[in-house]
Amino acid sequence: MIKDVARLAGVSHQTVSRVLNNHDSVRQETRERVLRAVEQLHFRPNALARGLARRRSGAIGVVSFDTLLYGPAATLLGVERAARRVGYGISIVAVERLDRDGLAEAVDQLVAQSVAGLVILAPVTTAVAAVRGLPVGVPAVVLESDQVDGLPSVSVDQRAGARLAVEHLLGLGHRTVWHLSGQPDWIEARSRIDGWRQSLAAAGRVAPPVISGDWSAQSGYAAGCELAARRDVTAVFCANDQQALGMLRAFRERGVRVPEDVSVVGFDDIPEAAYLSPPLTTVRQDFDEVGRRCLGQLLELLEPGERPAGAGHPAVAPTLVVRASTGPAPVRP
Amino acid sequence: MIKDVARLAGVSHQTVSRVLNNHDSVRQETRERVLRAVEQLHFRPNALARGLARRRSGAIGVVSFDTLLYGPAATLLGVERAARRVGYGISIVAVERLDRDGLAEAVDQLVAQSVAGLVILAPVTTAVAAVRGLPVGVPAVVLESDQVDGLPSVSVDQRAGARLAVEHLLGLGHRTVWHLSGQPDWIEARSRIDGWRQSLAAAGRVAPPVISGDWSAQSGYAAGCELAARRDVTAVFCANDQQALGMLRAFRERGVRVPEDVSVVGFDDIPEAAYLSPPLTTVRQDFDEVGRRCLGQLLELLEPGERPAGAGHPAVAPTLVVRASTGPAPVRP
DNA sequence: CGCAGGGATGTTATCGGTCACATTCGACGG
DNA sequence: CCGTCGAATGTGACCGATAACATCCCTGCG
Repeated sequence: MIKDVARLAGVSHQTVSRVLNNHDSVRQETRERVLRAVEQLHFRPNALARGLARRRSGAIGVVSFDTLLYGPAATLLGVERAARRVGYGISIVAVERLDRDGLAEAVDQLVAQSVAGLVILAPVTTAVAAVRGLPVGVPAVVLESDQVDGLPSVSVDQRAGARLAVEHLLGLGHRTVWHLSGQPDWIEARSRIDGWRQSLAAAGRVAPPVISGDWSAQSGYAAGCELAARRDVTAVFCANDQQALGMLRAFRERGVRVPEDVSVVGFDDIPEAAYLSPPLTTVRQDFDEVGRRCLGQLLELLEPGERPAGAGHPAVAPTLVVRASTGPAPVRP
Repeated sequence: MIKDVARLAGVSHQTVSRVLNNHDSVRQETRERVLRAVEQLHFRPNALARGLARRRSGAIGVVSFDTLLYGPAATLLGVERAARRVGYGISIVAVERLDRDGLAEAVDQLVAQSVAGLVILAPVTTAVAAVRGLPVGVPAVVLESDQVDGLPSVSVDQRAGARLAVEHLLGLGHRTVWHLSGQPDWIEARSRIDGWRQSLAAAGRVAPPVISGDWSAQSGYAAGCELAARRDVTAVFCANDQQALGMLRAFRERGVRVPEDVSVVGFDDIPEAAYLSPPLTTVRQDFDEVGRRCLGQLLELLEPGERPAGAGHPAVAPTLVVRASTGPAPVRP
């Protein structure tokens, strides 16, 4: 195929290759002639051949999680967007169980495709453990995970997010804040628990027991039913918006008013958050930014010193979005 | 690499290739010897080389839409799952604008990767038009779209879904049903409008004017504000659950009770639907099934007569999930 | 004027597999 | 006993690009 172009342009195939890869040392006029031929034949270099010869394809492999949860999905989209903008394709392998074998299998599969780099979405503890023992052999970045030695990682600063939520609530006069956590084997769930606990401790408050959820609205509802029965609960920090949604439902059903009786804060700022009843105060994560920094880090490894503006700090700062689900602590009877 | 395996097994590289591709006419004993060597060397055939030689990679290209909307995201996941199960990888290109150029670009890019087949998620009218004029040259299936001549397509039967919603509401005694549509240039939005209108017509009811939304909770809220002002509205069919969510919010804010004053039906059955206030009656779409049938159709084209059970009908039937947001029509004052 | 040096281009090997065809060998029928 | 046939395996070309090295030609300098 490249030969057709070469023939039409009256040059060797190698010269065509040079033009396609913006090699210098091609005369301007020749370059134009070649480009014209490319245009005319509607030529697209075969990605497989190119990858084979270069020993590296133009794609970045993403190991992802077989889920529709908002966070992972948004992160994935962020990575895809960022990759697209810097000229990389992405090849996704969604894994059902993020354990040792599943992850190794996924990585193998991607390496067999000669991906240039790897993005590993490792939000659960088993995945982190698996990544630790993995001989990757390809530049890789870990997302939404704990530190894995040797591998750069990018994530939203969950502790900071939790702190925003807690401090907001304490600032409103609540004596303490309850917490409905995410699925316990998720790193983010743990970090939010940590952040919540630390913030309470820093303010000298007693932390109530953690209530364990699983990210679902269902678990938020269940927790809400429990908490509604207690008179001493005035503020709850939910580990994500879906859970908050379920909790709002439980409270309404049981006649607990939000925010008059209990304040609720979520996490994520899903697009619907502003339209719940009441509109949800929540911690916003910028997943696009995560994707961008992730690719920044990866490019640093792939093409050292090429792109100008570097990766930026690997921890993305969340922000608090105050809406109507939080209010002053009720006056004690 | 394959030569290393060949050497270790004491056979020619071609024999190794035969084993890897389950060719017959390899002695059982030889096969085992080769497999042992493969195991021992932890060998993985290079996907690029294989694809290059075969002129067809082991991946299916998916042209998708740069969005986080539940429907497309769920469909994508469904396709990914189905592909994984039949041993294909998927290569996704998310397009920002699904017009002629964007689509052609995406398809080109995927074809340059020698994808075995193409799945085109073409939910908007411009995309359909673009696909029509596209010289694809690769087996392709169109998803969530209108009929495109020549290309098989798979989608949920939107009209049937709308009918379920409308008939449910009429069955509850409502005289007519209002409709908040999705973004007007989406095929699904139009089909739901059609289905809604047809069902009303079939029952001899007058269809109120369509209210145009854009799938977002925000638009549902806006529409809700409008409708809340009218005394003659007793039933609304929203084109998706997000819109319904926004509408519920608007109604609550304005003191319109659901379902006592107005019944609301959504579409999609997002996981949160059961936990809205009130729990949302909605039309459930089985996106996994869409993915499965899509891949069934595609495999039919890729490997004719190989897989046993065929594709199944290309129209997936939605189901109605009745919850608490719908009820008997209020008695007229 | 001859030669070193570097820019522009061409030639050939190579990436890691598969494909098409050649070869070997044992079994079987005439 | 020999020719034929098909199963099992090997050989070399080829997929479509890039990499490494070779070549050519023009310029500048001693």
